[in-house]
Amino acid sequence: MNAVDHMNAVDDIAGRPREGNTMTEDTARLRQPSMADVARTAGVSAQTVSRALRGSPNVNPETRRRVLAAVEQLGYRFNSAARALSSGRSHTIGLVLLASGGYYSRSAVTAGVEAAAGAAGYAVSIATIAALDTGLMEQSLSKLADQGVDGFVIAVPLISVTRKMEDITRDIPTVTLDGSRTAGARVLGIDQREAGRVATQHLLDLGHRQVWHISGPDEWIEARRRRQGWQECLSSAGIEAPPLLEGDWSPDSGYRQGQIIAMIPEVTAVFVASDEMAFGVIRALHERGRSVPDDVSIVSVDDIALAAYSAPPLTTVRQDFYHYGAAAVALLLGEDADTEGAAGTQGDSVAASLTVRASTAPPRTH
Amino acid sequence: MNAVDHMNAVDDIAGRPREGNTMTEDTARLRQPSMADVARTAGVSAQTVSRALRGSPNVNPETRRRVLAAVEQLGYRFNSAARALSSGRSHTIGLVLLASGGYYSRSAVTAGVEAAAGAAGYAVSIATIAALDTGLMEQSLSKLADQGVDGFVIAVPLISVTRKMEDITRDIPTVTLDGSRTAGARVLGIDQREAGRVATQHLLDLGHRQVWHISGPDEWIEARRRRQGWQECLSSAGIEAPPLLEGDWSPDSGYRQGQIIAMIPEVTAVFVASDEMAFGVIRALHERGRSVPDDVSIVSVDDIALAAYSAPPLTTVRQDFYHYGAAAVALLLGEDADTEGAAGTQGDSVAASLTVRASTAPPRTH
DNA sequence: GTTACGTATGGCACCGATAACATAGGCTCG
DNA sequence: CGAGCCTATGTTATCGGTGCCATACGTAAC
Repeated sequence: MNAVDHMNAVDDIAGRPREGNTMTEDTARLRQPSMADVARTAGVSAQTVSRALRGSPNVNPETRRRVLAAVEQLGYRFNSAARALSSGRSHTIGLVLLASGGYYSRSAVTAGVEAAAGAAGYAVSIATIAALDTGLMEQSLSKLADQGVDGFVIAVPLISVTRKMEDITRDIPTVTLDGSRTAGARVLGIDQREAGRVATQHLLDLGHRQVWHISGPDEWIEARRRRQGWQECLSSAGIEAPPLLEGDWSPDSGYRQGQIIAMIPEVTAVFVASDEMAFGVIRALHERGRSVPDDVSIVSVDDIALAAYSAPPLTTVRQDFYHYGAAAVALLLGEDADTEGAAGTQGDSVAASLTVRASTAPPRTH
Repeated sequence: MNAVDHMNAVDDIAGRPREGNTMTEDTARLRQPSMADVARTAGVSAQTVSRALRGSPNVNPETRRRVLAAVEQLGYRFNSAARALSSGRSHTIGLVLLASGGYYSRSAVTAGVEAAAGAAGYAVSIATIAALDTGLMEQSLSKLADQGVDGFVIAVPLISVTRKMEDITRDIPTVTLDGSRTAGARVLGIDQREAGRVATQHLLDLGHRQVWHISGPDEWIEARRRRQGWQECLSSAGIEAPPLLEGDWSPDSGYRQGQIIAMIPEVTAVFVASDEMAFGVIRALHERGRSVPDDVSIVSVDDIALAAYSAPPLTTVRQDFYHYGAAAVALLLGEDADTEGAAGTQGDSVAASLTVRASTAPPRTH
């Protein structure tokens, strides 16, 4: 089917065999040198070249030296398509991202994945899905599967896993970041429940008697877990949780929920599920004349680069997305990192830690 | 050389031939179906299958239908490695990004590139360089070249172009975003000079007699051009430009420069080269008791998602990074977009437009 | 009624590497 | 000293497509 889709694809760039070259070099060099060329130059067989380059133990050091010299001399670079075809591995990792939902995290996770993959000799191919939609998700996975990726890092909270997704992730090793599990996928997760708990506890410790929560969308596992942590923390303090407000991670949704909060005089502390929403919340509160943190304390999650430059600077639970992406790759490549065990237990290779700034304070004492 | 580096790479994932399968299907299906299989099923030759799938005009509609049916039935997907090897095209575009310098733009450009590439049947492989360094840049290009990408989108401001970069970009079609040109590369650019002019003019129009500027780092072409626009605008208004302050795009650098600004009473208007720096500037000003926009007006560039949620909301020159990335791919694929002509002239396919919010106001009248 | 050309299709070599098997010395050990 | 094994290397088949050429048929042109 994807093969069919491809019918309409445009074939354009490349193909014109570099006619623009400075024609100064001998014409024989038009084609990139191949292993056979290296073999000839070094006076060995192509197979030996292959072995030498891949570090096989059974190669005479002297031979290896000759091969490397020939490689250097000819400027040989391996052809990854050929390698992929014959070895069955593409040395490429597919990264699935969600276009909405926090550009900071996306960008940091990407950087982490790419760095770790690159260090291990893997390339990273990306697929972004525009919205949290099962169909789009399937499409992206197929697309990457067609490209022949050796593994997936899925940085999208899979809530409902379809048969097709199962099929694909069963054939190709997969690590899901904070998502739900599929048949074959391993899950790497920050302990989001703990994050929710820490944030909420911080507010209680400051003396607040009640903590409200503006969560992320219910389809997101992160959102659910943070909410869980919030609830658990409140109930273990003997407090009944107030009504839940829900945003969609965008600053704008934070603004809208913030307008509601601003109208409820008794609110003194809010746990907001992301920094970006917190920006919106604070703005709404200010517009209604409620001061942060004097009237209302705000804690959020992420610690994006701008968190320290909010007005007031945000107290927030830090998430190290870069490290997070890198850990996913490590897990995928088998250099084991912590894996999630059962439904709720998860490795905390990437710990959640609270950064206290100025958006939280003890409640006003009348 | 890269071939040599590869010696140390780790080969791990994949390779274990999906032993975890639900063994319910007939054993013959262990291997993915190939074109030959499709050909057999459809009763034609493999060559015809290839033609049918690629949309060759010389295929009988009836035959094509049979082929597509066979594809559907077998769940055939083409093997991209094989295709790349035999056709010499990988259908992959390499995207080079800079880890520092604004995660918003990075993330949006990436999304744009990926969307446009995907629509044209191309995959996107990324390489992030940690800092603006010639060596790292060369490395990234080689890495992608080794992967056999068909084209480059370079979203990094190349200032000094080395021989090696020239070599690579001469062989492989390249589009540079707002960078300097290399031998073979085309350059796509927002008219940054115009952006600088628009921003500065806005402040002058409000009645300010002088406009200060906090620029980005000098190695960045964007930074230079914005500064140029600022200078030109001032000089054509008969104003002598004040001393230049320089940041590094980070909010923190904005904060530091903002502290300086705050100490100079006569400053009433500042053009800050990026939104993220503007956050820092505003914070510094507030801390010193100077109000934005009452005491000092601030205009910046980018219009990131949080720009509307700054306190006060930022007046800023919008850049549509997503569109920008998409346009680069279009240019690369030959569906011509605007190209930069000579040194200074550039296509404005992606226009710069001012979004007026609350960080600018007329100067206080004493 | 040949010639000439366009359309639909098949056959085969080949892209560049790797896996699997084969081979030839050299060494160990009973 | 011959069996058995390890090391270093070569040979061949193969991965799954695509490029190029050949072929067969139908039809328009002279």
